[in-house]
Amino acid sequence: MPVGTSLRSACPINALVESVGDPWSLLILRDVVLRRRFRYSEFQRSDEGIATNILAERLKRLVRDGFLEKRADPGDRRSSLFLPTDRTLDLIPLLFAAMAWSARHEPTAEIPAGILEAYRADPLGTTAMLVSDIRQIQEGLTV
Amino acid sequence: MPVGTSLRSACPINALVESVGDPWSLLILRDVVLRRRFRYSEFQRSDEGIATNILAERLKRLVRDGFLEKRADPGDRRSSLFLPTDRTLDLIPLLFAAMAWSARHEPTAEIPAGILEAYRADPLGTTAMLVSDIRQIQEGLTV
DNA sequence: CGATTGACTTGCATAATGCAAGCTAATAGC
DNA sequence: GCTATTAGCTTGCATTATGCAAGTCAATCG
Repeated sequence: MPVGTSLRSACPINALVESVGDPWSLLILRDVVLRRRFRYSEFQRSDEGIATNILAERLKRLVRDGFLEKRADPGDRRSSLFLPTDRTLDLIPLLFAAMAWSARHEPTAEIPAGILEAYRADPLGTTAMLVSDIRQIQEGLTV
Repeated sequence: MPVGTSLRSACPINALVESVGDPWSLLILRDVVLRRRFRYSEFQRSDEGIATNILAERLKRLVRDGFLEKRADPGDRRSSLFLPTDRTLDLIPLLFAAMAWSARHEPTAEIPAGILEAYRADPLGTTAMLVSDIRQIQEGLTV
């Protein structure tokens, strides 16, 4: 949520809903965290088919609200990188909770092989691995 | 989602977003699971202030999509009870992940005392306790 | 140097949400 | 048993969000 805006309530679950509870924000953050996609064109390619105007607006909001940082792409000056902040990386447990729920209750959902089991066996370790992985890619991209 | 409706993608995170990713569904389920509220009027009283038409429509959808079961309230024939199915109870880990995220990243969020610590110390046990608690209340209400 | 790509913006149609009022059956108070 | 209140809605309308198609513009590719 924007810094000066008040939430509908003090409830922590409501806070999350108001932050990333629209139909697209969480999917963009999923792309960033679980698929290592950092560019506008990469988000656009995801299966859900986000409209370009919505994507642009949502990226602005996610930057404004501290979920993403926008940086120049050193490899292509037309492009920018949208890199995750801690605010986003701390959503990893929630993303896995969502995956676990769908694995049980949405028979049509395709669960990426292995990752959910790895998380179940060692949540903190798997999270730490994902984070360090992303940090490493970031270093490679921003040098 | 409605039974015959296809999802935007096969992604499990998208499946959850399409099921309860609107601004209200998850808050209603929070009321049911964490606050033991089962009635229309109780949902209406929550701080977020849901509009009556939205609440009615959302309850219908949550029943249709298998999150809630509607039963007669034995104590008052005007009233109905909206009771959680397993589909809803299995959202407990996600609700706690949301609470934990807000506890860290939303300073204005008020975290209910003790429950998050209890969940951190023993997730499965705390979940089981919540579930058996709700089941017990249900028995008391539906006898 | 012309064609393509990346990252948008603009305009407009449709859908979702929000607000206020009203309505009906059941219950509570007297 | 008559009246007021409550529970659970529905309806109408304004506002906001989302979706779709097209267009812009600078950087890059061939």
